[in-house]
Amino acid sequence: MIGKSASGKNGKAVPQTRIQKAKREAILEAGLTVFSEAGFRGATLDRIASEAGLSKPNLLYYYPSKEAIYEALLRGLLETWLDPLQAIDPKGEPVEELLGYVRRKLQMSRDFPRESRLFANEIVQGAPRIMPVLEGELRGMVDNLSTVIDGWIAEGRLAPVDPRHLMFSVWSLTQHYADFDVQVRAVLNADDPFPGAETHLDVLFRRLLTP
Amino acid sequence: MIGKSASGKNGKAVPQTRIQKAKREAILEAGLTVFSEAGFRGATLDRIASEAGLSKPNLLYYYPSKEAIYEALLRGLLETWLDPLQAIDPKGEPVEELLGYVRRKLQMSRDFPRESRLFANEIVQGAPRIMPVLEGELRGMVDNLSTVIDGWIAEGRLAPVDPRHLMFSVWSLTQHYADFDVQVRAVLNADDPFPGAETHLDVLFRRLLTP
DNA sequence: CGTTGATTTGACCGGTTGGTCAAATCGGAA
DNA sequence: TTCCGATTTGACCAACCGGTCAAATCAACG
Repeated sequence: MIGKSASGKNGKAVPQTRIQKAKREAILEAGLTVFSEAGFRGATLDRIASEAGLSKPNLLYYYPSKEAIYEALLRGLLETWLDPLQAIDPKGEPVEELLGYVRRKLQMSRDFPRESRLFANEIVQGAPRIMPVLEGELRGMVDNLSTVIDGWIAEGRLAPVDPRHLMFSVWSLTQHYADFDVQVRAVLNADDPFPGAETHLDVLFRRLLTP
Repeated sequence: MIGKSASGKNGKAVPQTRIQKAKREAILEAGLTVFSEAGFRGATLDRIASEAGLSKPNLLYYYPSKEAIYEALLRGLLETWLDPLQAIDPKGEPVEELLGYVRRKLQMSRDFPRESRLFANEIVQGAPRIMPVLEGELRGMVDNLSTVIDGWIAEGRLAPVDPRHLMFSVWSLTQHYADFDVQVRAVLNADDPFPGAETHLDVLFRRLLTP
């Protein structure tokens, strides 16, 4: 929060040596693993440090505190997480646009399960550190998309749905395969859930959204 | 794990005075609140004790360890959680039976959000303590229900769906309103989400399941 | 080689946490 | 009242955890 932040006094990025960049990345990578497995409180600096191949004081040389690592992680995460929403094209074919969004979100659950679980941990425990983002950016984006969807419905190109609950459905159905992975695999007998999930969600949303 | 377990040497319940029963219940109640807010590791005995109106040593007089409280909680929780599944009647009208299940699960999210969040915490973090139940009881019940559903589909009384992914859909869509409550409310501007959720899920599953 | 700043670490600290223990207190039966 | 087991608690402990610090090491450059 003090001098080490990402932008200098003139808005230009603070100079970062190659080694600094590599170490910070290793720390974030290790932090992602540990925080997503154990939550903020369950994670320990010792485990993050050892996972990153550093000593604890060395880790604290790059990030001033446990909080700082966690917050850096959340900040970077949110961009990735909100991206697929931005990619929805108001001028596209409604059903296909939304199905594409579902497919992208499901792929993120497959490819970045740790990120999904980190986010889940934060929200389940009351989102103490990202409430402002939820009420600000996220709500704004959902409000915008809701207008678009309501327009599509009015034009008869989409079956009538509550846009916000539709968003909740997309999020919960796709993220479930990352967040509840162990349960899914226990029920499925350890097969890869994703091929089945993709066809299932395709059917589900096509039936829901086709006028 | 030693003498204080629920069944004596002859299988009969160990005698419990009224005061023991009340105190243990108060501890579980407090534990549910604290564990669901903070996860296993984030919860502290001090907080549970104070929430239950006891001193810490007094709490440990009734349960021998933090683990013991948590496990007692999980054990009791799972019954409640699996009950609505049992209530599905293979002889009933398929679509209505499944919609009833969805409605019961959603009501549980509304009425017992702490239970849902405790469960979510446990699963997200890898289900270290209830894996056996997932692979045993839960999978067995899902296998049975899958047979029933496949039968319904073969009779043409239900649209073709993968029964297991259907289960995942019911769980994720309903539990989302408890587990991600803060996010839902942030997006909806703090209105009560449940009326809207009920009609939305009714439409969603009716469209998915009607042949 | 010597210097200088960046990097790394062992030792340490204060606070918290799960758990123990011996002693005090309570409450009901005789 | 006396007694006895059930209950309650203050004091305490060892382990852990986030974080500090001074000293050591490293790496690049002149």
